[in-house]
Amino acid sequence: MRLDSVDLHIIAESGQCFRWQPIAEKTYLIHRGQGAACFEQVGKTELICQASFGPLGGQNHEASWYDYFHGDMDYKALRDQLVKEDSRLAPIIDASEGLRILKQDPLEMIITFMMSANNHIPRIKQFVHQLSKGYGTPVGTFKDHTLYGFPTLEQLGQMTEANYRALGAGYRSRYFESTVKTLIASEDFDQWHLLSDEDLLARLKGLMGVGQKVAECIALFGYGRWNSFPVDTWIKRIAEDWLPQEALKSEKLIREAFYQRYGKNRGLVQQYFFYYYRNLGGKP
DNA sequence: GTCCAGGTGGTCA
DNA sequence: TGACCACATGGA
Repeated sequence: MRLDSVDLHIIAESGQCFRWQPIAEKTYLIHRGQGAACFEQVGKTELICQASFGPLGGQNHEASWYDYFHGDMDYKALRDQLVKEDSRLAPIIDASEGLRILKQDPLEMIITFMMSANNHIPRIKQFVHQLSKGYGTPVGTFKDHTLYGFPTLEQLGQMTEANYRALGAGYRSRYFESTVKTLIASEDFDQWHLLSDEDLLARLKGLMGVGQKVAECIALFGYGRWNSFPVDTWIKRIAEDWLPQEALKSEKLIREAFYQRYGKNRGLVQQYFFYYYRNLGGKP
């Protein structure tokens, strides 16, 4: 698969995916909803698919994984446009070349980012791995690794609050049980991708354990809504150096200021910020 | 022991 | 609405 620019390591460390596992140099085992694959990066633009499993393992798997990586996006044009909007972004964007936003499974994003609230990334990864291993369906094996699909809504519906607690979900356990029930009862959950940005966020925020920030993460990574701009602890810190003093008074003001500052692809800016400051130790 | 983590729900003014 | 606070858990 050829992409205009891709760096698997940067994507893996960008805090959007929690079921990527490095198994060799520039090679990752990638779980995605009910599917999984092994990709090796060659150069800066090519991914070799060593194996593909699950519903995506059939004849259309290439197109489906291409879609997962938003292969149709012209990142050079996106980066140029963002620097044009704000030249101060240039060094941050340059340092993150190969970062891409993934199009992930909505249900997996809901559960994963509910778990992310007031939590550490390594613990989030551990939780989703154990959840998939314990309650998902095995989809194949690759080099001694058994691959698991993320639990379906039906499988999650079989779980109790105690099951989540045993996986280390802590006080969030009752939120999971509640939200899964809500989704099962909603009947139109599989149509949410058709909703307007505003309606989608409203539906997401109606779920127990999903507030503004988590809803925007789900919209960005699960529904391809690149105009989302999740304000987390990192963005709050970064804001101190990027926004005027009067915009720092509340989370709401910070979000509104960034919304105004950047356009329809502000979600990508947010990812560049997150990666640059968290992983490269960039000082705001 | 204390602080923190890709925050949210509940309460009270 | 907005300002607090409690919340499970485990690593630094």
